[in-house]
Amino acid sequence: MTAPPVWLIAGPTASGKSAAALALARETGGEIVNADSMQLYAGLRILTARPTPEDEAAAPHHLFGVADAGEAWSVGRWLAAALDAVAGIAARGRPAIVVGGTGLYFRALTHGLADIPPVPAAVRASVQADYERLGEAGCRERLAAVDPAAEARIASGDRQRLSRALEVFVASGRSLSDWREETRPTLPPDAWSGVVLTLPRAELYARIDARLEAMIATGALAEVEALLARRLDPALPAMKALGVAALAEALAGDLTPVEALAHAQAETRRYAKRQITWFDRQNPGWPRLSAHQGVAALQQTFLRKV
RNA sequence: GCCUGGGUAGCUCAGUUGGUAGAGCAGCGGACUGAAAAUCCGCGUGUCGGUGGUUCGAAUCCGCCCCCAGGCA
Repeated sequence: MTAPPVWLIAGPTASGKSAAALALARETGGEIVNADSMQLYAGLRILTARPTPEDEAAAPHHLFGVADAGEAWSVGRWLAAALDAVAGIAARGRPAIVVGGTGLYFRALTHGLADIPPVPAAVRASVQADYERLGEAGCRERLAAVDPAAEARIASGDRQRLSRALEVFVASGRSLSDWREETRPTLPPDAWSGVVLTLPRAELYARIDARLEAMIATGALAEVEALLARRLDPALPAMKALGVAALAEALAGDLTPVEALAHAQAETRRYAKRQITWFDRQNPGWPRLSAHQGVAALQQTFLRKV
C-alpha cells in the first residue's frame, strides 16, 4: 500500500490558491496545510487573506492562525510543524494539500533545511551591537575570515543575511556554509508533487488592487488598530505583514485613507512580483496552472504524476 | 466663436540663451537555507500632440491643425 499523496499548491498572492486548495480538499477528502508565513499568525485574518471560518469548516485546515502575533516563527519552526501536520494527515490516510505563497517554506519542505541549532537572543544582540560598531565593512571582514563563501555570496547592503551568517558562527562555532553542506531533503522526492498557479500579470494586479479595497471595506483597519494597541516589538514578523505599515499611518493621520490604500496595493504588487520571480527561478519544473482552470485540472495534474 | 494656460515616460511634472531629454511615484529584471508578506542587487521603459517651415541642428523659434482646463461671450 502506497502512502497518501502530498500535494503542494504555490503561487503569488491573490492568484486563487486558497479557493483551489479548498475545492481540491472537498473533492478528494484531503486536508489543507498552510505554507504562508503570515497566515500563521492570529489577529490579521482579513489583511493576510486567511481562509474564513466557513472555509475552515468545509475541510480540515492546519497551521492557520496558530501563532500569536507576539511570537516570532521561522522557516524552521514552520517546517517542523508542517511535517507533523503532514504525518498526521497521512496517518489518517488522506491526501495532504500544502498551500501558500512562501517559496522558502516549500523549498524547506522539498529540499530540506540545514539542521542549525537556534541562535540565542544574546548572540543576536551582540552581533547587532558589533554591526553598529563595525559597520558592514567591518562585519564582512570578520565573516570572510570564518566563512568566505558566505561573505562572497551575500550581496552588499544585505544586513539581514550578513548578520545571520555571523550569528550562526558565533553561536555554533561552525560556519553557515558548513551547516548548509549537510542539508538533506525532508520529504522523499517521489512523495510529493507541486503546481504553481498563475495569472496574467495585469489580471493578477487588478485582483490585488480590488482585494486590498475589499479588505479595508471589511475591517482591515480595525485589525491593524487592535494589533497596534498591543504595542508589540515592531521587528516581529506579524508587524511586517503587507499593509500594516500603510494602514497604521492612515490610523495615525499621516496618510489619507486613499493614499494608504494605494501604498498597500503597491507593496502587495511588488511582493507578488518577487513571488513570481521565486517560483519561476526556483521551481521551474512545477506545472503551471491557470487560476481559471477548475479543480478537475488540478486533480488531473496531481494524479497523472503519482 | 474669442482669450489665456497647457499637451514631454504608465502618472505628476522639470527641461537653462536651439545641440535628438530627466526627476519622483508606478513599473521591469534578478538574488534568496530559521525575520522570507523579510532582506537585498540592478534597470528609464519616450513618434517630446500632429503637420509644414526656419536652421548644420528644433521638445525649445514660426505657421496651420487637433485635444484638454479655465475665462469671456
